[in-house]
Amino acid sequence: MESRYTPAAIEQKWQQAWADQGLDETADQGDRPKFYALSMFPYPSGNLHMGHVRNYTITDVITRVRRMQGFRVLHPMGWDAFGLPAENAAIKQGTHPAKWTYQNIAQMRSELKRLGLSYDWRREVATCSPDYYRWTQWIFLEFFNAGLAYQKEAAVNWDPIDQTVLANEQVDSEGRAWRSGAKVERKLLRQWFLKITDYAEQLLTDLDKLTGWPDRVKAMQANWIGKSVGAYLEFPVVGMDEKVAVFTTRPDTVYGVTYVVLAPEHPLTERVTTPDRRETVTAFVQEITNQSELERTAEDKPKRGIPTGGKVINPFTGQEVPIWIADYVLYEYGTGAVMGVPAHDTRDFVFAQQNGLPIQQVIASAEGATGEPLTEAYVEPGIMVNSGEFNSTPSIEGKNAVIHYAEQKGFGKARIQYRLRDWLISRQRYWGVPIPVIHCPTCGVVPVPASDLPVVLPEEVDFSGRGPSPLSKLDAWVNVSCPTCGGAAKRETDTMDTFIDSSWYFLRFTDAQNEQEIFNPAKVNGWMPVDQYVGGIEHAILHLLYSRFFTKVLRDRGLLNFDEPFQRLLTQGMVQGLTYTNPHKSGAARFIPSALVNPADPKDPETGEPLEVSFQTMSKSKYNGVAPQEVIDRYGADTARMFILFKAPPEKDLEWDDADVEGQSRFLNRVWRLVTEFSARRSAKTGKVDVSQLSKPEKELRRAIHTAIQAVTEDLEGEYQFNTAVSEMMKLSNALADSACKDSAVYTEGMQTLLLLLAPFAPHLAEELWHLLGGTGSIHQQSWPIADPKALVADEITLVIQIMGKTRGNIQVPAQATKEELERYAKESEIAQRFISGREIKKVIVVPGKLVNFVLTE
RNA sequence: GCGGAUGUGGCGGAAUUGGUAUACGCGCACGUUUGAGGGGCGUGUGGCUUUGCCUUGCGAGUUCGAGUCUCGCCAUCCGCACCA
Repeated sequence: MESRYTPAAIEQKWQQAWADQGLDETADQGDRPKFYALSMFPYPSGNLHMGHVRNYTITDVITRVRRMQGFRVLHPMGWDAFGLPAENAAIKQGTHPAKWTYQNIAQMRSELKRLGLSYDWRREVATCSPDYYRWTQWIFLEFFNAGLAYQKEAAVNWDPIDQTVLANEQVDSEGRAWRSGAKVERKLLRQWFLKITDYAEQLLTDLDKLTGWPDRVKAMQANWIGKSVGAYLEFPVVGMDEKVAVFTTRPDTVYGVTYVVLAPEHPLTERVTTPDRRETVTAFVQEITNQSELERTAEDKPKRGIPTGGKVINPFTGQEVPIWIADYVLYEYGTGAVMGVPAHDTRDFVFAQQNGLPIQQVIASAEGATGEPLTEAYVEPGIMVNSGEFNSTPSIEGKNAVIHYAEQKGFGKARIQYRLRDWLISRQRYWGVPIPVIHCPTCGVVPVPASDLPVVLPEEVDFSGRGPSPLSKLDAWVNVSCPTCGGAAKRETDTMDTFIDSSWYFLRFTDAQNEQEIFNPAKVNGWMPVDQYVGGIEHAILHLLYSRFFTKVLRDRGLLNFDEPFQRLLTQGMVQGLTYTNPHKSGAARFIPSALVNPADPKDPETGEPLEVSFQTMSKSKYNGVAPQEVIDRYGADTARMFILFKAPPEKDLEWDDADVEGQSRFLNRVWRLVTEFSARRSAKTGKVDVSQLSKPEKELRRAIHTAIQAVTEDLEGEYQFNTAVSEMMKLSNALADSACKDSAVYTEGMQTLLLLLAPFAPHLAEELWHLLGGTGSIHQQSWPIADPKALVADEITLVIQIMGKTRGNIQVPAQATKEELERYAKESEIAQRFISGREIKKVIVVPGKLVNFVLTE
């Protein structure tokens, strides 16, 4: 009696059984080689979305395959649980951030479990738990002791109404605060930084070691680090004992300097300004510094600048040139000042033209200077002219020659400049890791002794959302005695950027329950690096760069013995949903929920206007999301997993399509019927396959079986191609359904193979059917099948016949035919005869196993 | 502007790395099963001016042979961007 496929019952049953057996728990030691598979852990925002499902399914398949292949696989899960949304929920709804967060974690954990993901839950971590953030604080102290954590004044976005610092993302393009709507001010505050710039060069050069990372991600990181090689040059200020220092990548153009420009906030600005210019300059500086960074760096904005009245001497020429200030010079980059060479820099050219500054050509193209005035900047390499003793030097060589000259004369030197800036980690927020530091009036900044960790986040705080950080208002918590001198002191009330929490969580998973130390050295060095990391492209820069930085610092502190945390990285594409938009409307009203739309005739339910249909990244505001729980309710987790893997290659965006989900469900139902019908028949031989006694259909089926093994295995090694792996299983399923030898032992082999290949993808269905076929133990503890090379060899092959490179047909020939025989078969074939007739064969190309190509005379 | 990718049927996408382009699936069409079905089974499905010809964004090249290699364009997407 054949039963129906009921995913809900099967999935629940096996999830319970696996949990009871501890099937997914990983041993820290053993003879088998290790494999660490990791998905980027989620922020517990409330519910799982399809992006999570995709991410975790990919890693789960990798985990299950590697286990069957004999690896000891670490596959953990945790929660990136500190952050703003929890605090905002507290402000809005009055729920404590901890309560809100832990509720969400419980909800999302149960949703994860429904997907049948094989996590070792004993290793679960939440970054907001004192057991975890105690070690985050400990790491901070490591950085502090290494001189890599320091305080400095920094310009921040200050909301004057809410009295708080805001992240750049919380300020809109008009420079207004997201919640209060107040115009954000630039304010200098004392903030904590991590010295990531000390590691700029290593973070850049070690990108070459990351052979398993996408080029795109590596390029983005290199870009972000932004290394420039050039020169540091000093221009003495006329009439003062001061110098304007600049950084340039074009020292070869230094004879063409016709002005220098300071950033408005440059400390020299005030001193070099002449009395007659003071008023104008002050007003200009005021105006510029009040602009937010966003306004200031806005696109298409004309460059604005004014002269200060001051002058510098170009030490190369002895010429005096004016000092300007302008908004396009950034104080944060380089020296905060630039030399203006309008003839050979497009930006300088525009600025000089606007402001009537002279343009002096010092690089000529290979043909030489024309003598004509330039109509645009000449930025190509060329020959140095009007450059004193460097005349006729090629500009590329000139760079070093000029630097060498400057070094000898003492007004400059070679310099490498990075765009990367130190990492500002202070947050004036409650829901984060307290920075473990005490400010003492006598001893200064005193780190909290490691033995006093964790500095626990107090629970009773004010969440009005107004005024300074909730922590700074808690006198009982703030006032402490100094650990060094015992005098009255105050705690640091800032918390850390949550990116710190996620910069080391992958290390903690290797020893999550250790209460004595951050991790056991043998365990962390044994498991790390992560063999396969999977997550969204949105973390291409920050999270991945910070994690690399942490790894290198901890290595230098003697805590780790590897350089890079993530061996291979897979950046999975977004999940997109069917999106209905009304082009006549704007804003949120533009998106129409699909529940209100007839797919056959998409019209706006209110106005009747025709709608545009597209696929866009799923989001609440677009009403195009599909809830994972609903899909599981309807089709089961196995179908959801199969669909998401089959629909698109993992790194590409995936268009969610209900019809394709149906198709996937059909496939699993087909497998179900195939196996249950076979099992009900019971006439099939189950013994070992005798390969010497196979009939032709048996040989063919066996070839299909082993071709599938080989293809699926290849798709799961090297580049992951889950989509084609699934299609290979479909082919095998089709071959079994069409087979003419359903009572043969080969057929039984085929059934078992199909289930083994399917096990990592549809773990519940495979387990159920495995047991139905009389399998012992869990299918997930079986060995991954290995293709028999002999089974792959066919008796006959299809030989393609080409005439002049054009395919004209094919014939069946014995597989073991020699080159000469192949040529003879081809020549004698009806196809070749027809096309060759009467013409002369100039050349014959024989590719064994593939084709014969006849080249004829014209 | 700099950097990274992508371009193949009505759609999602394959192609053993230079050897039968369009596997697998969706959709569609026809047939069939059934009392009925968003079900099962079967067949077909790149285009055209169909003895055959054309087709992997466009144009050249290398080769017996190019989706794949080389060069030049075009288009789209993403990241960074007044970085000196």
